[in-house]
Amino acid sequence: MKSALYLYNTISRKKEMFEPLAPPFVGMYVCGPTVYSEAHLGHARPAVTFDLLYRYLMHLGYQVRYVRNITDVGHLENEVDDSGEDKISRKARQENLEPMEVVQKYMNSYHTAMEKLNTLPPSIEPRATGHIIEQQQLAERLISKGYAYEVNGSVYFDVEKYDSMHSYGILSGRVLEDMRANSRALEGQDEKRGQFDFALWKKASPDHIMRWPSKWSDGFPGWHLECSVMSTKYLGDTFDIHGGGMDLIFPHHECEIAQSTASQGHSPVRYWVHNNMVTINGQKMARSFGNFITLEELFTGSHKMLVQAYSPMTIRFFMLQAHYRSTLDFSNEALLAASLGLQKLLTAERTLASLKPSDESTADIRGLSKKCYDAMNDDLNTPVAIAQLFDAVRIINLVNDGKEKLSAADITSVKELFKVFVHDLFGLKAGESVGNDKLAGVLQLLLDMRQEAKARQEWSVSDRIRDRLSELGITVKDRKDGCDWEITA
RNA sequence: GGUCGGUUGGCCGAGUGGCUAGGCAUCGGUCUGCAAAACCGGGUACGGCGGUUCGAAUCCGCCACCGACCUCCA
Repeated sequence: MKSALYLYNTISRKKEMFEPLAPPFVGMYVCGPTVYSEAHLGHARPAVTFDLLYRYLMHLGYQVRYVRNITDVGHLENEVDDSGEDKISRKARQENLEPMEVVQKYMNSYHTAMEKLNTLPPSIEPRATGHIIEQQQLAERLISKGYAYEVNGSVYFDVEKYDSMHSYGILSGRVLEDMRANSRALEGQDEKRGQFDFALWKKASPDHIMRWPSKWSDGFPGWHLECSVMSTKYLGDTFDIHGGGMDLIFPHHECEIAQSTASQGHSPVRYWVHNNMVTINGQKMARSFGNFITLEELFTGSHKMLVQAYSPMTIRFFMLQAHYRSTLDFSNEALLAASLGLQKLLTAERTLASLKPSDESTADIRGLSKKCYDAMNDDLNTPVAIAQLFDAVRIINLVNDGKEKLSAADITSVKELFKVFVHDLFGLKAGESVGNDKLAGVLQLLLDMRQEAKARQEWSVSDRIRDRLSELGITVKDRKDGCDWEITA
């Protein structure tokens, strides 16, 4: 272990030293997407955040089981609406598809986007539909323990009862009594005993497509059950880390705690870790605001709010430049800044590879690595770690200019620093190289001819080559000794 | 209304009771046939009003504003 990692635990509201239950093993469960539409910007934040945590834990030497679910039973679109249609069913009806076709389509979209963002695949990616039986079993267990009741073929969790025995709201800081005082009673029929009770099993209306048989009714599992079931099934009754977006704290994670505590006497989770939300031009991203951007639109620049495309690595770097518990505001200006910053970082790494060692060092690069680790250990403070990397960038460039010197040993340790932080932990990789060697060869030929033209002072020829390549999205970069090129579009 | 979080320089975004965050932009310079690229360097900051303190942007109080959650949501 390098040193102690501190993580902010939502339930204690403090940074706590991370100590796994059974080292060297670590169990981490993260709430994944409901697959009823294209993967969007909001999906990227937790994916990148917990990918970072996953990578860091492994780097520290832990053996991590990373479980991230796919919710493929659509949560109810509108609980009050008695039609009880869920998101996936609705989408299936609208697009005239099987629900599982909808699920497959958007799951593929999610996976593709995640791969582009260079997030490592989880160890297990369980799906709600694959755990219907276990969910029924948990519902049954909660009934037998007196924490749940059946009405008209549906099963509800009795929040009042639970609150009288334990305490409902410990994660989100809510008090049931206050909630009662501050919310109007919902109008109309409700088969629930208490207004805060939530469904464990829901009877399907006749036209509801996704349904499974059960002792209570043909229906489908409730909102929060799948995560309780799948996390403990694969990670045990008590596991180390449960992650997800902050918007899931209430009611989703609160209900998970209630279900598990009611069924097994204690919460299964030791550290609750939540990432903050993404905003766009200062506004929450929501369909109703018209600022809803899918990851594919971002990567291709096809959304009307985007002035250009932003590469997956730019998105990733942009997210890492902010702390995961801060809201992160997307704008063209901010993304462009991130993209240029990333380019600078990666360019310096190429410079580093060709640096000439000196007998001694005049620049101090020791300490940078420790500062990076310190930052990571302080609740994954990636922006501070990145600032250290830019310090290294400045030194690399100064050495390259002959204004500072680095010994061979120091150069090696800077290389190691970049390898560990830029690549292994931050998961950043250099942009696409040329698809194949032939193109590289052709380019080299063109650039050689341009150099010769320049030597003969035939500027019209050399400029023409440069301009035509530029139109093709290839930027020619003249250097003191020869020239370099980069695919920029 | 309730709960929680935030307000940092042109933009994004860290952080600490006294010591330059960093990136982008801008300005100056190096380089260059020109341009771009690349590199170096400089400046501008901590919402308002009180308080604690030798000293606060950092702690406390009040006010203003913004956001998240309270319904599905990453």
